[in-house]
Amino acid sequence: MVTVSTSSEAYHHGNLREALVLEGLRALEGPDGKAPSLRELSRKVGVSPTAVYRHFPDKQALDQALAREGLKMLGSEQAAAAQKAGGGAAGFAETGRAYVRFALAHPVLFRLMFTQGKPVDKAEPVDEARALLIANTRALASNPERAETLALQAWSIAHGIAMLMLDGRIPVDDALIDRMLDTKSLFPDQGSKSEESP
Amino acid sequence: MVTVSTSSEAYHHGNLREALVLEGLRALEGPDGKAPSLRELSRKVGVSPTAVYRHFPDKQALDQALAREGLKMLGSEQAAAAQKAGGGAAGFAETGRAYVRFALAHPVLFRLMFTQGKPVDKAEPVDEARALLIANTRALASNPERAETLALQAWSIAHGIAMLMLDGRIPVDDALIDRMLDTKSLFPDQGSKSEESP
DNA sequence: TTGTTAAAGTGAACGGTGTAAACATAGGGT
DNA sequence: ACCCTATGTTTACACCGTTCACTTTAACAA
Repeated sequence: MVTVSTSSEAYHHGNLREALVLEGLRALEGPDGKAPSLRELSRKVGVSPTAVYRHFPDKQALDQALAREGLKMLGSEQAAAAQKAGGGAAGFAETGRAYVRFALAHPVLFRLMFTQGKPVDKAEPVDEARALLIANTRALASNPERAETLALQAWSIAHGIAMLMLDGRIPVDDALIDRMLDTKSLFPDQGSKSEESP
Repeated sequence: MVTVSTSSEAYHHGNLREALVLEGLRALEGPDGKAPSLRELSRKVGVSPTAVYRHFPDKQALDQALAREGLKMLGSEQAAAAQKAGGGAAGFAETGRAYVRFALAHPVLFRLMFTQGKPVDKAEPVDEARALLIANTRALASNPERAETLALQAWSIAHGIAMLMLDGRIPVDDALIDRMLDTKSLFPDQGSKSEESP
């Protein structure tokens, strides 16, 4: 059992690791612009720095755990956004907006999520976002060959917008996001199947 | 006079600062995956760590200098690529490819270039790349309103591809880059003016 | 030539980091 | 009751960015 939150009374003896991840996520939320150090984290949790190494081989491993948590959050937020928009093309578009919104809402986390080195070929265990993306483009593109490219293009433009805004290269502006993510103009070769919700 | 390179015999007494930037750029080229530390840099240049502070107020200032250098390189490479392709729409497309190519060729530098905090409104002094981009979209887009959006979209998709490839999220593959950057399919509302070179 | 002055470089030190090694302390199963 | 294993702690190391007080150097004025 994973006992999702309920932070009190457990980890002085008990579930460190979870406490570390929880505190890590918390520290990443502030717009402090800085990822928390291992020592700072251990301090906040009330434990010696080296205790961390009983649960993670590396600082990097801790970061990866945080990154995985972030990916889960992103995935579920995107799924929720798509569903609320009623699926289909509208849902697809909302998925992109949710992506950028997430990045802007959790800048440090978002950066961390993608900075963690990854082996390209090894499939992600919990990449809900990617699964959703592929499913969406499969449903929208004319031919399945093109669906693959479309998925990567959509991902790239959302990621690019997010990164450039986070880096202060592009003004953070909701209307601008909408204009840039306008799927009608970006990917005009869809449109055959309709997806009205009655 | 700026004495562009000729690294020998000068900086033991003379132009540190330039030596630091030069050595910094060199250190960034290796695929070591890590930006050089201030101390390491000072060691390589044969000077005490604190000497750096006579020329830069901060490590961050040093990094910004390196970033500026990188932006210049990127800009000129893009301009060269566009020119070689004969300008126009073909040149525009080549500009995008050059962007991604640059990122893949200098991963650490590229990351550094964009990680350095930036005030959005303050115009960049030497953003040749951006100027080129805007000029290109102005020439290609149907109306000038749309040109702005087009420019940011093009930038975002190139940046997104670059970042996702650097982060190992997308396989590094030239053919894939070409497919994703295909301007004909991405931005179909151009095509009115022709640009053949005779 | 000499003297003063400001720029440029040095050394030691501080607090911070990630990590290794040796040691301590439970808690649970036989 | 024992020992073993999981989980902590202490100490220590090398590195980092940065500060402070100091020395050296070069240039310019007299």
